[in-house]
Amino acid sequence: MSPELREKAIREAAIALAHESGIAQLTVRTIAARAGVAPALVAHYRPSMDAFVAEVFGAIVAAERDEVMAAARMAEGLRPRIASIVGTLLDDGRDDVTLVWVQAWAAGARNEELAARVRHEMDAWQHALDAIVAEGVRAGEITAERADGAAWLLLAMVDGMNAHSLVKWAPEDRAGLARRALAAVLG
Amino acid sequence: MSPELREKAIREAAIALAHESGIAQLTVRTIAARAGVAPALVAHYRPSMDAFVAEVFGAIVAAERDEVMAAARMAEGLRPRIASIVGTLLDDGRDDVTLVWVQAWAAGARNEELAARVRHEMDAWQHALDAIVAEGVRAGEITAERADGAAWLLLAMVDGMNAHSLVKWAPEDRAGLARRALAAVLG
DNA sequence: CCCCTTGTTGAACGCACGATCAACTAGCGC
DNA sequence: GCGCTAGTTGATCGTGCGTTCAACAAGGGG
Repeated sequence: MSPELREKAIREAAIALAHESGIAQLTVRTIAARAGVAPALVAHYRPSMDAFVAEVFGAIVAAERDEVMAAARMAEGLRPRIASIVGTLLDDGRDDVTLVWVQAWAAGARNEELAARVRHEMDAWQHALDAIVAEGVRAGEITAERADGAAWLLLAMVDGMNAHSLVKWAPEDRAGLARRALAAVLG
Repeated sequence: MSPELREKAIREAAIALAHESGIAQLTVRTIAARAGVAPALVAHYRPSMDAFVAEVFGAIVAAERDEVMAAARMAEGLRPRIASIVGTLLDDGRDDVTLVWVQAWAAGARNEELAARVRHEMDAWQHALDAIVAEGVRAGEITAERADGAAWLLLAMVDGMNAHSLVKWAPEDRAGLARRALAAVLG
């Protein structure tokens, strides 16, 4: 197999594995088994596992963000878009990506390379949300001062809720609660 | 040394270690080294490491909760109390307990014994906060319907913010942002 | 047709993990 | 002072980790 294809296969095996079991399960051996390849070949294409883990994390959360933001932009107006984002992020069955995020925060406390990648992806989230809010301000749907901090609140609330859901601790209708809280802040 | 004292020493060594490096660093060997004891002795007093980790997690977060709630009850009135809780929980220098929480959520996704303990401690948080809110409702400081979900919102927001802080991703004055969000919800 | 490049492998190293168990030792009761 | 109980230890097992490297195999260029 050509190096490009083999690299792609290994990368996709790692991404699939991280979706199933989290980035903590990413080891040379598990990735190799998943790709149907000898462990040494994984190490050959990715000499540093730490860097590979950071790469897989980035790929997964970037794909998630693109998907969520694309769905949000199908809606018209600030509040429907925010409702869409909250609804999608809090949808059940997203535990796979949540586990990746929570493991990344935990591991990032002691792994600066991964932490830098996490900050980068969180900045991208913040900017994407700020862009949505800024459009609402321009359209006169909300005042700039009320909008300040809304993106950050959304991220903190959703991330906290999802972290809780990893141990199956959640109120009924958490999406409704989150929407009510955001509505109160946005006015 | 008597079994009771030895057990206490090992337990406290584990708790100190978890404060410094998180519960992921709790191994038979690291705890033994910290307690100045042979690894086998740790295994002797705590035959299952999974159970020991859950126990240490519970001890750490229960102590934190008692401390935070005691400080809150020094204040008078619903809003000052909530401001106290938010301020304490979002104070810098709490990364040690935050790391314990985030690692527990991550590990709890694949370790049901720990997950059960996490749920138990989160229930205790929820009940403690609900009690504060209920006092505010009784005192007429707030209507019952407005108060509904406030405890949960506070937990989700604070936990999300603290998770973010593990990779040093935080806005300036996050406590102020959190207080504003809660004020908007409480009316 | 042979060789040589290149993708790939198996084996090994050193380390760390939880768990187990026979052997040691200190101190108390007799 | 002797012996037994009970706390403690060192050694070891099996497993899994990242990393390294000599050796294998396949396929195209000369």
